[in-house]
Amino acid sequence: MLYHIFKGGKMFWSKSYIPTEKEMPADAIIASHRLLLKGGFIRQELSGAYTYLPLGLKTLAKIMSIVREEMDSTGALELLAPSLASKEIWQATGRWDDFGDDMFRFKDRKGRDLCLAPTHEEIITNLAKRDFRSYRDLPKSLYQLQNKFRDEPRPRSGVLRMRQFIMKDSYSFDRDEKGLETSYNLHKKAYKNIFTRCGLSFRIVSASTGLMGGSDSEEFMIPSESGEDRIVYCSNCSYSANLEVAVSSVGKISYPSKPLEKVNTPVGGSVSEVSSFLGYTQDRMMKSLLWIIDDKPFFLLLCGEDELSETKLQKHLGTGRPAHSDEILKITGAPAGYVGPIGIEDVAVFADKRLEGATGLSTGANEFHHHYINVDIGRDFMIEDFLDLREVRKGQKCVNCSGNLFVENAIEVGHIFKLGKKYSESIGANFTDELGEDKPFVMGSYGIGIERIMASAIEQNHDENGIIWPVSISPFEVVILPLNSSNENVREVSLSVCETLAASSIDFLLDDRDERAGIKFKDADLIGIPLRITVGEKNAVKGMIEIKRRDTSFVETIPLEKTLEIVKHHINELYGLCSVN
RNA sequence: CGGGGCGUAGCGCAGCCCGGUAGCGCGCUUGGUUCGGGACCAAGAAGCCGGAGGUUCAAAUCCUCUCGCCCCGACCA
Repeated sequence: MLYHIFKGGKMFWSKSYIPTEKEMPADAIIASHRLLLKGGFIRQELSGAYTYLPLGLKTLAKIMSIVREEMDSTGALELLAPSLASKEIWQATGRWDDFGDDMFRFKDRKGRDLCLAPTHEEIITNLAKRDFRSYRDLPKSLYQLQNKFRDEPRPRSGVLRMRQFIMKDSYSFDRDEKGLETSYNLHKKAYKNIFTRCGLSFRIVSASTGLMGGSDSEEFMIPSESGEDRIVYCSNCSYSANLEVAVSSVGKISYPSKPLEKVNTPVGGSVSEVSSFLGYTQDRMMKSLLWIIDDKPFFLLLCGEDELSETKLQKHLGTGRPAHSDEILKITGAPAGYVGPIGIEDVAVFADKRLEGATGLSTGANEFHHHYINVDIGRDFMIEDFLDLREVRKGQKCVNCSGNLFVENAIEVGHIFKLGKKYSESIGANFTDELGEDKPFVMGSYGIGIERIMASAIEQNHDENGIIWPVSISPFEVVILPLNSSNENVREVSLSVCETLAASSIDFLLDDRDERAGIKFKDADLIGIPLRITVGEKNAVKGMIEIKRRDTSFVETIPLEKTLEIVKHHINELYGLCSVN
């Protein structure tokens, strides 16, 4: 009521809905989750589903507006498809089954099978099938900002892994691979712009295509301890990849070649226990894993210091599982830890490429407390094939330049795919070329997790006091704190500041609550508005105000007349920090 | 799906082992003093102790079953 001159009340704290908490919410672990809850941006509704309160929604709206600007500038066209989808359209591509329990399914009142769309390739491709008939209609890129639904086995980390979330997804339709290349690169450039403008530091890594299929894909990753993915990058060159697909180069394993010998190893069967008993380094141990794939047993051999990459295994041999202890005993005659491929018939053996030509190793002898030593690959047992099966580890060498590889956690905020004809062919989405022939569209698919941008920005920009928003996605650019609204000078000066900022379309929030200064300062820090203007009694009398930067804590006291000039200076500088150029 | 933890006032928690009819801090309401970094005093309001069943004279507390939430792992554009 103090500043009734401004209509709508959008910028008045007292009239808004910003339920900040004094104590840290118990269930939240990671910074973004804690601060979004504590700052009154979000409230949980269900496991994996949140309500976005005014501050949260405003942040998301700013992110989505950046996304729209960049997508539009590539020539992509926005549309909005339904979340409801029929079983039939998903069966055409086989994904009604492939998605499994991750898809929310139900029946309508007539008993028809429906789902909540976890993604929209099928639906959008079906549109293209209907409406894009000629090569003259191409290329086209369609995008939407949409709620997606996935019944995640374990929603977690606040808004990082949800069951309902907002995704910007786009789909490109081209007449050939060359066109796809262009569409793909347009998206890649737009994505770089989007994440830069959102104030994020990111890496682009090559990735696994997973359920989407297609030939190539790249992920946009935000390095963060809270990330669920791990990425590998070279310290020397531009090589970077998701750990799931990353490769490395390692030296040959070569120890003196001697006659095979069985030795007693009366210790636990782990690589570290046996190697230290034998006085071997761990790379001299050959790890023999017994897996069951399609009901058949396989030996998978790795260097003792390496771990199996299940993603790579799946790509080569299909989905499998480690053998249970009773199966191990039945097949090898020994318990886990003492097994190996030597002397075992009828079990296919695949080895990691690192073991190619390796000599002088030790592995299990299929007898409790016994191992072979002086094992030579290729001499003592047969190998079906050498495959890339190991997970890259920090310190290994880059395959391109021999630089050192590093591994770090990261949040996946974007993923771009070259799909090719997978969807167009199975759905029968064709166009007619100049020769009058029907051809399937060559497609790409491109996703961005909107809430993940919000969370990543916080993970990368916060301190013990709260969020430090990049100005481009902050719910407000400026927060104004009149410290004592009952004081005439404070009111007049604050009002004047509001009028000045409003006239220049600067996005501000006025903390007009009847609260003590300490509470206002704490809350302003918590919700992370980049620029704070404080109007205190002593300064107000002199016609002065105080400006403070949230990021650097830089403070200056300036005369009221210079408000616009100084505010604009700081805001420009802040936008400069997340500017494309 | 395996392992662990938690559901008690709006929020954060204690009480549970050893049953006896519910408590602390913050917040909220009213009054007063304060007023530039989460003030102080006084007086209040507020909880079918997640749900169902059982044991008992008596259950927040013991037993069984359920539902929900979080964390680790598995899984996952």
